[in-house]
Amino acid sequence: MTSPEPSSAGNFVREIVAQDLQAGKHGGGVVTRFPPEPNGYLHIGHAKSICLNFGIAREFGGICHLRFDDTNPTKEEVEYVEAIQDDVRWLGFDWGDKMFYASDYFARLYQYAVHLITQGKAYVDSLSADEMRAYRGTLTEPGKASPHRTRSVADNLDLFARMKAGEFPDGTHVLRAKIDMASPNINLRDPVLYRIRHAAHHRTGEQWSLYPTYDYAHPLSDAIEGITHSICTLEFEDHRPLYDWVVEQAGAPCHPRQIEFARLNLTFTVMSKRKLLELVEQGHVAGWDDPRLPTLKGLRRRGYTPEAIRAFCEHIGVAKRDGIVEMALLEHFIREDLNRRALRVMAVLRPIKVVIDNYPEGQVEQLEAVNNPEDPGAGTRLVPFSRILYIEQEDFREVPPPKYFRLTPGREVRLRYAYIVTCVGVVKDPATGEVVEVHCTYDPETRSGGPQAQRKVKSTIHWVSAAHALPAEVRLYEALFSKADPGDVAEGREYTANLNPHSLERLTGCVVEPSLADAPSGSRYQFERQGYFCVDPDRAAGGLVFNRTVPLRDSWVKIEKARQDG
RNA sequence: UGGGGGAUCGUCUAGUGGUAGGACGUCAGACUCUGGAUCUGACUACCUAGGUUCGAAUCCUAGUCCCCCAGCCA
Repeated sequence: MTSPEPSSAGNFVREIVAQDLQAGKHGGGVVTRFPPEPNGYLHIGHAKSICLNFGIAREFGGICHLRFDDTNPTKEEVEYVEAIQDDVRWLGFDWGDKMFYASDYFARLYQYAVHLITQGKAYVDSLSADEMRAYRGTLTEPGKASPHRTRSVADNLDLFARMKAGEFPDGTHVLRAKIDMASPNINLRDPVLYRIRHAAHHRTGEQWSLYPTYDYAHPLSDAIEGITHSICTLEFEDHRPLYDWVVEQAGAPCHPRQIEFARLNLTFTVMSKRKLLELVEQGHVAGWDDPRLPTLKGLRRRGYTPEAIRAFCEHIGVAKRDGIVEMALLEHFIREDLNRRALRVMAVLRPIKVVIDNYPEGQVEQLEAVNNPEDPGAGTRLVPFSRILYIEQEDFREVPPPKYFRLTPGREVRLRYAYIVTCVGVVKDPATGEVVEVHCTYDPETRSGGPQAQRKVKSTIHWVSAAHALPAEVRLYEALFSKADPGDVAEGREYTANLNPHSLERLTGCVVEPSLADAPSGSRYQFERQGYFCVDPDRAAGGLVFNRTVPLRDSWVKIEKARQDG
């Protein structure tokens, strides 16, 4: 019997946790944490970490803390703190009352530092940043000791206290761990533990004039909270010896185990906070919630569901090798989710007028349409049909290419849920020659459910009755970048050179069926034969606005593309 | 050229000395009142070279390639 487990079932992090648990380490429990720095918005890479941390805690009957790693007041803001909580909750995770801030521990961290100094394990250095860099050595040459490395414990204690008291300007002194200036691991060449920053902190205000660094605050925050497994990304692997050093030398209450995994990369987008910030600040996108961004806020506005994102995170797995996941996989999961749940409606994005010549003028029929063929419980609705309709421009071709099954002069197609119609002529703009109106006749016997309804036609197209149509704006999104790897640029050029100029297309002349009149902001639909769309919050400003979450898979575009490519 | 990691289908990921599997993707077909969904089938992989072994993705040796580290960022 084979059980189709998700590929992440056996990921190495879970294995380590299970082994530790079996070996009775860490007191036999599991406590993880998701530790964002509140200096930006969460993106789908964070979602991977959130799912991992909360998932492992849940799986092993433990808990996961939400902790803001707010040790750098110059970059952090409450705006981000709030947005992050909102995003984690939206994703579907609950930290109960376990929400913390590294800044909660500033006083204890300070005490630990005093202890370190007393033990001769830390000292105040007064080199400038440039000097310190020079003293650090290089990747291949050892560093050398700062002249202040041998300061007495008493002097260190005094200086450190005065740093705290705010006596010195920024950059004049730091507290460094006394480890090994010749270590082949540069992180161990007396790393900085505290730096002076006369800056207002979003939580502690002006209370502190010195702030701990990540390498110091993180392991101790973990230990203070009783974290058992501190899961982080690969670039912190060389920091692990330092993490362990800090925990041991400070005499922390417990020793969490740091485990590193590969961060998520996705094709056709960027994931670094720096680049995301740039895209927002330079106006390449409209904001952190721009639907083209891989931020959770962006994906949400785009119409992604938390369920789809979680399923994606489960299936990409967790490993140590760095790679790049295809955007197609993310799209697969949102399609899968929405196919199951989204109500179907008819919407015409690029309308062309159709007149049913033999349909009685002024007549309106209410036709029954299925809301979701994947879910009979979703019921049916009535859609009005009349003599003048709109169909999609691309559903009519005066001269059809090979394998084109849609409307074309002399050919029959079915109008979804309505009648089989035959194209009998067109009206052209005398100036441009462009077809502006298509004329058809319908066969009354072929109405859905009618005597001739079973007649085979090559295709079924969607439509909206002109008299009943609701106007709408529709925003079509494509990948933000036109290259799978946005960083793949010519020498001297920036990744922004790969921005896709067609990433957003606004269509303003769209028409949708009347059932959408009261569609609430955020609601999701499948526009039949086209894709999944959701109502944008901008609809509040007046008319209906839809975002395309993802198009339906389309074998016709493949045929066309293959033909064009020759 | 110091240190730390990593190499399995196009992509992600299983495998822990015993038939290299799954998912996405791609291609072909069936079905279809969505060219959707669904269903079939096909596709393609162990970085290289040696060695150990009845048997190696897995163990050993030597290479190769990729990623990370010289912030008072995280």
